[in-house]
Amino acid sequence: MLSLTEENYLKTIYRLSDGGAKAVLTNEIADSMNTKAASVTDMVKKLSVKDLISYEPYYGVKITRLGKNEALMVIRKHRLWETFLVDKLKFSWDEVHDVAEQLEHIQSPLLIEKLDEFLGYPTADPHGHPIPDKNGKIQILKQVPLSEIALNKKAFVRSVKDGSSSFLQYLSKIGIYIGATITILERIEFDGSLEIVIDNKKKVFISRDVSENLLVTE
Amino acid sequence: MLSLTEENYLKTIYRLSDGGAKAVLTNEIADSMNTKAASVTDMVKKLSVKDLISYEPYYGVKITRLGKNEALMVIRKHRLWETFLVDKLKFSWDEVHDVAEQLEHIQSPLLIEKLDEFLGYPTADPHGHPIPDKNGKIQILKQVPLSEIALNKKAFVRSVKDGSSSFLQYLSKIGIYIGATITILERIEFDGSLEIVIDNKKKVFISRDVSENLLVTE
DNA sequence: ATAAAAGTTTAGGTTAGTCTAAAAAAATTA
DNA sequence: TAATTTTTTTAGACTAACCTAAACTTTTAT
Repeated sequence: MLSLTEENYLKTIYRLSDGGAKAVLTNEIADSMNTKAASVTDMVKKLSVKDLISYEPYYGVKITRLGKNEALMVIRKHRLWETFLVDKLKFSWDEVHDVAEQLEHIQSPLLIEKLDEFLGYPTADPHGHPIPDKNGKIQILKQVPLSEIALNKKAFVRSVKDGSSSFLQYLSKIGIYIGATITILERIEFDGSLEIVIDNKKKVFISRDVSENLLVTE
Repeated sequence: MLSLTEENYLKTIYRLSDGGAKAVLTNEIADSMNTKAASVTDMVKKLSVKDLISYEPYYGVKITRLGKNEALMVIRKHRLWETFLVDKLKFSWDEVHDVAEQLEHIQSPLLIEKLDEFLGYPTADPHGHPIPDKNGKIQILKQVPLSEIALNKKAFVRSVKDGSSSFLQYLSKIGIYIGATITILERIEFDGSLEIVIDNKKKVFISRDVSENLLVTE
């Protein structure tokens, strides 16, 4: 069984490597975890012996299939707990992270099974991030333009079709960001513009063009 | 803030001292925690410096007001989590202890506040043990062993003295649970065993040992 | 009352995880 | 290509929590 620290390293390496795609450097890990490169080198050797990562001195680390699975299980637990905190205990988005960071290390497969069931087998956490299933499978959600979403349905902003900086600046100005939740309140027939609510808080109008360039998942 | 280990020591000392009433010896702590006397001595010095216990070499330790409060907060968390596991996640009695043992160390006052509210401010956990409130106050219930209850008097099962999972499994097998109503129909002189009726429905025989380990209120 | 037994503490060592400072390797620049 | 800078690793130390073995108190028994 992995220690809390080992789990945190794996989770970080998984994230920094874009899910295992690329190698990660010692200093990246150190910066990301607020620790020192020397400490990372030590841990990386340890994880390497356990075959959770492969490590070539001076060239960085790659996560193995085994390590990837462990990382996914920690992420699964984190996201299930976040869902619990928001949906059941009425935490707000910004309060959940630190607590979930602790809860994700509780060791009990039965607990996670039952929590998953209690929450109704959610596929995404409150930030819209997908929750890996018990086999580590992540449901790839089809991204569609916001314009195709039905009224009053929650949608999570995933990406933009047109990545021009003026568009991005406009989005951030009105409070839209990757991960934001959007619900369409009304479609204006006249010009296809939408009245939407962002993060259950802020109501704004956006044009049809904007809604066709925002890619979301349900 | 206390470490996980410090919390566990305090909890054990609180329990062994009957809630702070009497002093506890090094070896008692060591036995109870499956550790060695030398390790206990080390920790006891540490807790003493933090004014959580008072420690006189060779004469044992007494828990201070401060230490008692810390212990009560850990117990509060443990029992709230056990209640959550049984009431919400449908764990059975005997499955909850190890998980609650981990969950009790999560640090977040807000989490415990919200969990308490979510559970409807329970005053006792699924084993019938009282849950300290956020100020550390415990509601005192006058509990007596079932063996001391008169014939044909209704009694409510509140807790068990011996919480071993084999005992809990046995109880649930014969249909006894916290909150059950029990009436003694007959005392068998020969061995002190009892014929009882559970919830005015099911008649069973239980040994003297069992009746002495079942704590009830009238 | 004193010797043996029981219990407790001290001394010294281990492991996991961390750190700083110095050495070594790789990358960059002149 | 050689020198300098950056990055990484090694070396050596620290802390928390644990251990064993030896020394020291206290208790018990003869």
